[in-house]
Amino acid sequence: MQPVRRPGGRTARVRTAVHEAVLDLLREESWDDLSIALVAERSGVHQATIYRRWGTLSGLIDDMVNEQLSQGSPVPDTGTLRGDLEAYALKVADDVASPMGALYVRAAMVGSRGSEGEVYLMNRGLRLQAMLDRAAERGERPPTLLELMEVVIAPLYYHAIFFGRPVGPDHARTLVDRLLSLRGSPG
Amino acid sequence: MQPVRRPGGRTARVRTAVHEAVLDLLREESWDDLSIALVAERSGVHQATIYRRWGTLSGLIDDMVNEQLSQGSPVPDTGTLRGDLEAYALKVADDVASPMGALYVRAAMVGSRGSEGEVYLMNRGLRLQAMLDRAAERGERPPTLLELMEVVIAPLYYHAIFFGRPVGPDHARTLVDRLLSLRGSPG
DNA sequence: TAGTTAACGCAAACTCTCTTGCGTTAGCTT
DNA sequence: AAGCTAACGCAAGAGAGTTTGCGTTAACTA
Repeated sequence: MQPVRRPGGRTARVRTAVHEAVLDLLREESWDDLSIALVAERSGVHQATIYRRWGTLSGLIDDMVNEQLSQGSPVPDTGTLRGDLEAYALKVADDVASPMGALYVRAAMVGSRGSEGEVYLMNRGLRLQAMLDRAAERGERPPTLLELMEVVIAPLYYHAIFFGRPVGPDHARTLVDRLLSLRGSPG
Repeated sequence: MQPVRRPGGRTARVRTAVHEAVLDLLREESWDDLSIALVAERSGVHQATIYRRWGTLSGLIDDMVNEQLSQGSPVPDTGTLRGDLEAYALKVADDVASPMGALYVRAAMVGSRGSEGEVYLMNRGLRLQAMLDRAAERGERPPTLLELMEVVIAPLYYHAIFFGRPVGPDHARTLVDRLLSLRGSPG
């Protein structure tokens, strides 16, 4: 007989308090200084509670990433391929600059997350593919999903990681232009 | 009066032993399990020595990254733009799959390294720019440095981080093709 | 080659992270 | 509304991580 879980009320409050404390601290302190002790102090949740629920900092961060991913932010549907791509590029550029974006990249790097991350990646891939399919049905000539990831998304991440700042809206549009001109001028 | 440093002989041996132990461990253990105690045991260097010289794991990793970066691996010079780009892309694809590559990305993310990292990035940028300039002098029509980074290098990193595996030689060449076709067919 | 002392090995002491038992609070069920 | 117990707070204790003093080794200098 498994114990009956109680996800509501207090438990949920504790969880969001801890999550927000982590994001707060990442905005102020360096990554190395982040510790469970600090998170406990900032959130007002006792250390023992954090250790019992998440075990380690990595476990806590995995939980945050998985929650964020499970939100399943919708893919844009503006009516035109260019509109969809630009909206999506701007959103990614924004996301990757946030502390959550850094957490996401780190989680991908250490690779200790469970299968949820991969499930999410597949789901997001499917949604993006659907976005491209809609364009094809309208008679546009969309790129492949791989091209979208390589030509637009990868540079967005690269800038954020190595240049320490996200790309601006103009540059994001430049990336979309580049993607759309891959096939040459549309017939 | 500052103490006279002794970088040679034993000190250098200890340093390389510790560095190699870290790379060894990263090939086997997960990132989270890495600890100074493990590094000491594997390298045969006493814990106290590691603490005295590097202080923390992050400090040690910064030292490794900085040493690697200061090596200044030469940029290819094959005689043709395509040859240079393909050679460079293959090398980056290889590097990014190694433990050192992961350390490098992590160091860039945590951003705690000193100015050496930025100095290196500038130096590498200058060398790559020189590579592109050579092509221009030969009458070829090279891309800009930014285009090279975005179209070729960024996807290489993206694949390694999010797909968990580096791109193969064929795909690396595809990226170079894409870069070279940016300007349309050369006149 | 001999002297000086930086760098290392060792071990004890110390600090902090993490675990665990127990009493209290508050979801969830009936 | 009352009972049951998951989830939390608290504090003591175990354990791992880090520091420090001292003797030894071995670079560097003269």
